[in-house]
Amino acid sequence: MNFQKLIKEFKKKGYKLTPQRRLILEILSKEKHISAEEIFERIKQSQPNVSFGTVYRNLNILLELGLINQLDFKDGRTRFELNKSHHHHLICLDCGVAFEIQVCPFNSEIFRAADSQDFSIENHSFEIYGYCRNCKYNKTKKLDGKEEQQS
Amino acid sequence: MNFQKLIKEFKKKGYKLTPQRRLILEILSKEKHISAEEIFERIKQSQPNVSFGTVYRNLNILLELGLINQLDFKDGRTRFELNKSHHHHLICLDCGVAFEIQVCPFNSEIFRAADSQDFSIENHSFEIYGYCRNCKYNKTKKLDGKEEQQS
DNA sequence: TCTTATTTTATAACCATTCCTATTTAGAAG
DNA sequence: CTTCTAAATAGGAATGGTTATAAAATAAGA
Ligand SMILES: [Mn+2]
Ligand SMILES: [Mn+2]
Ligand SMILES: [Zn+2]
Ligand SMILES: [Zn+2]
Repeated sequence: MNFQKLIKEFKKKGYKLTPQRRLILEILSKEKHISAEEIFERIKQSQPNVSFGTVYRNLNILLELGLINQLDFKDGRTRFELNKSHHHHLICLDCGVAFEIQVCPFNSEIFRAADSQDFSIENHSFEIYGYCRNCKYNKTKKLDGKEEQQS
Repeated sequence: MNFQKLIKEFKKKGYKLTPQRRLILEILSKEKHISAEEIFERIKQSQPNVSFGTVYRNLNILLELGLINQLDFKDGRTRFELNKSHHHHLICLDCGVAFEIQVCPFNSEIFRAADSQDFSIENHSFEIYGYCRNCKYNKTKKLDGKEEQQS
């Protein structure tokens, strides 16, 4: 789903295409894993009077339309990305970097478990938390430092 | 890990055992998927002057010690449960009920994906969102109602 | 162009969680 | 049992992400 297609999809649902909305879609097309505040800051560059309400309201509309997904990087702010191909993430608990992994672990065994409860699946989240190469390295260095202080 | 063992583990780490802490552990031993506010309300029954700060501070300590886990039911509040056997959840987006499923989809393919990024795994979340039998039924009824109004 | 329902702005409110600090206390030591 | 003190709590204020409100602006169809 490219930018033009997104616009079309959005208008087809009966929503008006405002400059603010065009910008939100444009920003989401360019950057993945972006927070509401980051979107807000970027829109301000060309629309200085934009309000946070506009950003959140439209993100919620895009969520309802299923055009974007919501992610939890465990850093206190929700992140958003265009709903392109289904994937999951390796998320660094230190620096917040997120690697995308294309392998999805959802399998028939899981499906049967849900089915046995007569549970109707809408979506699933699978996120792996840990430390990226850099932060793992820095962590080790910091621990070494502590040990040196103690001795 | 039963209640007595929890207490022991907690003291072994050098923390003082206050009545508030004993209660928090007792409540967590009895109820799973409980929010900070629910814990707060229950403690108030025997310790009317307990503060929210105490609840949150101790939940964070228990998280650090790895004695409890944090869950996101997408209802705006964090939930907690004792770190017993590893499991995942089917979470109803309407009523918030959570069914536990014992099957974990983490596999060697995922592990290799992380390894190829030199990513050090701490933990993972896998939650399935949807509608339980009751809410699915109520949803259908509501939709039928709408259709009748339109005609 | 005119009209109107939709959208935005600006600001206040909300609410889960964290922070601050004076006071209290668990547990160690005597 | 009493004393001592580092650790913990109570009470309340602050924070920060998100949502609600209502007056003003505007997209888009007639
Ligand atoms: Mn992604
Ligand atoms: Mn559980
Ligand atoms: Zn998946
Ligand atoms: Zn698992």
